[in-house]
Amino acid sequence: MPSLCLPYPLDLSATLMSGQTFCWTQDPNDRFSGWIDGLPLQLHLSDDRLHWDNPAVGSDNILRYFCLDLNLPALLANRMDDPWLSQASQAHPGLRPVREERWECLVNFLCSSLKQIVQIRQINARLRASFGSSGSTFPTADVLAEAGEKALRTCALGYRARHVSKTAKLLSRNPDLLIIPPSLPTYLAARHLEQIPGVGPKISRCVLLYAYSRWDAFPVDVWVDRLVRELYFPRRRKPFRQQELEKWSLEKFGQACGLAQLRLFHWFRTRPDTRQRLAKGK
DNA sequence: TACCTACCTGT
DNA sequence: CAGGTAGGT
Repeated sequence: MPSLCLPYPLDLSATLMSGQTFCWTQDPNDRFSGWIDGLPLQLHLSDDRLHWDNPAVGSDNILRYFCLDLNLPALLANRMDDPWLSQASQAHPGLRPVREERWECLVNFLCSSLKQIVQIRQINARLRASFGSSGSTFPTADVLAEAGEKALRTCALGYRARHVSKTAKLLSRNPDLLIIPPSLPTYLAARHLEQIPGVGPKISRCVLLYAYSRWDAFPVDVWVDRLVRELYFPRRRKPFRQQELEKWSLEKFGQACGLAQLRLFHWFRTRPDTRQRLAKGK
């Protein structure tokens, strides 16, 4: 079984199961089954090493997927005067950004509106089972375009099927749409992605953060809005506009604000405080 | 510009 | 009711 020595701590559960990627399942022994670069594999951690069971997957694929070339603490080091970011970072030191496959990431988030993480995972699994080729690889744009909206609805996509279908057709005609020059500023990259049906400000930034390694992409959803208001603007009642928070985040956390968001978000959602209030219904 | 609503399905 | 977007006023 291949393995590699980890240059940074890696928390597989936090990284794979908390809303960046949706193709993984976790078994009771903390083994994680999923796909990297279209290849199926199972991952597990032992003795500070990461092991996987598919020899066809190389170390380079793994390193790339978990962005293990990235010195995460260094990128946010000069922002640790912020007590919340500091606390969130200490709580989950092994939470890492991933580099998801672009097309899959786009479809995942097209399916994400008004859905819980678990449900998005189910949709991902159903799309693989119904339309993926051998080994349940994630279906290509061509295949989903061919399938059509009606067939997609059988995977419990609901009204999201319309967008996925239209997007699949668009992308199958023009695959280059997902190519974005690294030199293009993130706000323009977002604008580019927002030409795709069903892609608005939230999804464009998620895709840029989780598939394009744009660390300055700052997705704003209802949770991020709640988080920022509760922690940083406790008196404020009305929700922020996406643009306001984007501007604020860049000033607050700098070019790595997306990574700050990743950490704050995960910590906020999993801390006992939030869980309690969630259980009480508010 | 700033709200308002329809859109599917599962917990 | 829920981790949004598009199309309307």
